[in-house]
Amino acid sequence: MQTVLVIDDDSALRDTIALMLEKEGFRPALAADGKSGLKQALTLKPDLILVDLKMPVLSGMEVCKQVRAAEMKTPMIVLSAIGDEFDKVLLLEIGADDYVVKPFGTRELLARIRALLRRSSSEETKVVAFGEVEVDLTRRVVLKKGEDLKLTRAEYNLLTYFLQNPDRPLTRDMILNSVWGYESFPNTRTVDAHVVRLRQKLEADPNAPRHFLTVHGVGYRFLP
Amino acid sequence: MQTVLVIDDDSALRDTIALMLEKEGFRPALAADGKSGLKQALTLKPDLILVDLKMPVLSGMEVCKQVRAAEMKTPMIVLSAIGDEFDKVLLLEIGADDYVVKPFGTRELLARIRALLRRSSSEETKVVAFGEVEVDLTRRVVLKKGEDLKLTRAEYNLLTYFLQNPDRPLTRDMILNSVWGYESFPNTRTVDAHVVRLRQKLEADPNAPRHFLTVHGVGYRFLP
DNA sequence: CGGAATTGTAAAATTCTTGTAAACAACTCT
DNA sequence: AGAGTTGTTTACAAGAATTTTACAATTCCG
Repeated sequence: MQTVLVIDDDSALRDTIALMLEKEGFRPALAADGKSGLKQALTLKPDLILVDLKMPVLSGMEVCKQVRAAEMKTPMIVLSAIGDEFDKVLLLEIGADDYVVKPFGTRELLARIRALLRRSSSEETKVVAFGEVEVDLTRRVVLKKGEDLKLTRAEYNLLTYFLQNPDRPLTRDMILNSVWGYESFPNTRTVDAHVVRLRQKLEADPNAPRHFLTVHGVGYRFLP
Repeated sequence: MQTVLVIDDDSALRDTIALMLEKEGFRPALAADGKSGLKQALTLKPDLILVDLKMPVLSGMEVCKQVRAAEMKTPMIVLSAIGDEFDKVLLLEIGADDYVVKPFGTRELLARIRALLRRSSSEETKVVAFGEVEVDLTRRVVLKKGEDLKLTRAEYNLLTYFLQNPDRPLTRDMILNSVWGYESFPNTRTVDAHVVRLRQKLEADPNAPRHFLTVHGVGYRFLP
C-alpha cells in the first residue's frame, strides 16, 4: 500500500483528504505544519507528498525545497488557495511536480495523485539482458534479437527465477518450491520439461546451451 | 464555441447571465430547475455548468452529485445566495469546482468561468486515441470512426483504466481493485465479461483483438 | 567398457484458463 | 409497479498450458 503524506494547516481539509485517500486504498499520513511535515517526509519516506502552499512556520515552498535538498525524489503536489499568488514556474523549478488550486474536487486531486504516482513509478523500467535476449520485467515482455517472444506463465516464472539466481546451482526441489510454490507437487521432471522449452526459445543453439546449463546429478544453473 | 449550462430558478438572473455569456462568446443553455438541468447536463455535455444552490425539486448540491456520479468531469460553479448556509468543504467534496456568492458582478463570474475553463481544459482535456477509437476523457465520450459510441459506466471505467496502464500486464485482481474498488467483491470472471464487451464495441475485429490482449494465465494487456 | 543413473525430448494425457452466451440480479427511469 | 438498462454470475465449449509418460541419449564411475 502506498503512503501519501498530507501537510496542511487546515484540519478540515486534511481530514477530508485523508478520508478520501483511505477510501481509495492509500495510507494517509498527516502533518499540520511545514516543520513537522518535513520531518515526517524525511523519516517516513512516503510515496507522495501533498503540501499546502501557505502555512505558518515553514511554507510549502520551503518544504519542497528542503525535501529536494535531501535528495529525495518523492513526487510532490502543492495545494494552493484560489487567492494565493504563486508562480507556477518557480514552484516547479524548486521541485514540485504538480499543483492543484483550491477549491478542488477530490476526484481531480485523486486523478493527479494517481497520474503522478504512475509517472514516477513507471520511470524505473527494469530490463535485464543476457546473450541475445532482453527481459523487460515491468512489461513482462521477452525479446530475442529484438523480436517479441511469447512465454507461457510457467516459462516466464522459471525464467525470472533463474534471473534472480544467476550462476549458482539450483536443485529441482529448490526450483519447484520457489517457482511452483509449496502448494503444488508436480513431478520433478516437470522442471526438466520447462527448461527444455526455455532453451528452445531462448538459446541461440538449444543443443549447446550457454545460459541454461545442467549440473549433472544436481539440477540447473543459469549463466547470464 | 463553448457551451455553458445555467441552472437557476430565478429567470431574471438566468437571462442576465445568458446575455452576458452570449456577449462574451459563449453559447448559453438554460434550465429553470435542477431536474431538467441535470438532464441537459447529461445529454448536452456542456463545457461548464453554473448551478444555483437553492432550487426546488433538485438542489444544486444534488445536481453536482449526480453529474459526478455519471462520471462527468465538467467543471461546475455553484451559485449561492448570501444568506444560504452551505458547507464549502462538502460542496467541493461532492464535486463542485468553485462557488460564487450572490450578489456577484458579471465581471467576477466571468473571470471565474474563464479561470475554471482554462484550468480544466489546459490540464484535463485529453483525447486519447488508438486504432480507430478516440476517447475524450473530459466529456466521457468515446468515438469509433468518428461515431459516438455508447459505453456503460463499468465499460468506460475499465477502458480508462486500460488507457492509464498501457502496455503492461494487468491481473484481474489489479483491475478489480482499481476499477471496482475495494468495497465490492465481484467474481474475477466479471472482468472477462466486460473485456469481451469492450472488444466487441471497440475492436475492429473482436475475434482478433489488437488492443485488448489477453495474457494467458496472467490477465489482460492494453496496447494503444 | 558396461551398466545404472540421470537427463533430453516429443507426444499423450490432464488440468487450467478463457470466450461467450444466457440466466439472473440490481438498478433507473418513467 | 414495471419496462428497460446495466452489472454479475454461471455454465459450458474451445483452446492453451502444464504435467506426465515413454523412450532415447548422455553421463558417471567402477
